[in-house]
Amino acid sequence: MSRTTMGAPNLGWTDPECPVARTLDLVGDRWSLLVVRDAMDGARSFTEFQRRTGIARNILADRLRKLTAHGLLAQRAAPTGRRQEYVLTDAGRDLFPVILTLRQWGERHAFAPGETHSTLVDQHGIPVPEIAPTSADGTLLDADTTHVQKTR
Amino acid sequence: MSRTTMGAPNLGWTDPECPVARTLDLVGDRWSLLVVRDAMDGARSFTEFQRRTGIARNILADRLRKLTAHGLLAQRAAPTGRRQEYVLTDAGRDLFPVILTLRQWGERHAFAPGETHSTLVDQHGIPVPEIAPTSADGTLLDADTTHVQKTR
DNA sequence: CCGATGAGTTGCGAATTGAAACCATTGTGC
DNA sequence: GCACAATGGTTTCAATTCGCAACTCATCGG
Repeated sequence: MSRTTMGAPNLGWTDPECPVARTLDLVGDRWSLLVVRDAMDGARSFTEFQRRTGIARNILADRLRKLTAHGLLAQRAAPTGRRQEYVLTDAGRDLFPVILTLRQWGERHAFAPGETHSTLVDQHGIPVPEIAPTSADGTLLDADTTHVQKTR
Repeated sequence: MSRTTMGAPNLGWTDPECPVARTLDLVGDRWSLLVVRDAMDGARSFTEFQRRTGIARNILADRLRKLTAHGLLAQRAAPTGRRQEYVLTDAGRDLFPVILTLRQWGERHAFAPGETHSTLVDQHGIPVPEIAPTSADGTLLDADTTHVQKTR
């Protein structure tokens, strides 16, 4: 036993119908998405995650365990040396749009007008355009023009 | 004074350069985004938020206070009666892409193959298409084809 | 005026965090 | 081959935060 009884999200209890709630059950805490962000940005080792995020080591160990358990991260032998390293799985990499929209919201609303911040750019160094949700026919969508359809 | 000393996110300290971190400082806890989700889905009153999310009342009071303080929600007099109600500000509504990508990730990865879940549809009842980040020239982008450019 | 709601607040025990110290393995320079 | 540093965690313990239930104040509906 002795899994250290340390849990992040309570895990499995919020409105089980809603995909948003399900996702937040997995990554809806202060750190998980920052870990994923750093993994996308090249972090692989425990120490590297710790250094980049500044998260407490015990919490980091717990989050890495959890993200791995839920299939967002995987551990594999590092190419060089025989230490283990953490890499994003397909599901983990698929959080890219989530991180991107969080980033873009932050750029729009969490910085003072002239304040500088890092930017996301593509291979050519060109800034990534802002994401705009559209319907099948191409019109812009927002909270007012959409609604949740309960499964029946 | 006595602001009840109840805080959600520690507020203001993670890598202040990164927009993702800034955003998560505001809404990166277990509940804030669910409150926003419900606000987008029509919730306006304390009780309604409480009923939909199942969140503890003291925590809800704290989150509403915080979201309001940070300008994601605003309180205004309800059209009927003279009770107050909470409504999303422009910044709050602008979290739509975040909620949407969380939802779409959940639909792809947090449900067993045949399992049912609610769906987001537009005015015509047509399901909202999946968001795909693209670069300026239209190619698909992901974690491998983009990188953060540090501000210098 | 009376009971029912709505909107929070308060008190508390339980669970989660964070900081720092500690430890067992590799790695490494010499 | 060895002393020494770095890695990857674990343990401990105090400080926060959470969740629950009970309680308070309006206001509402008759």
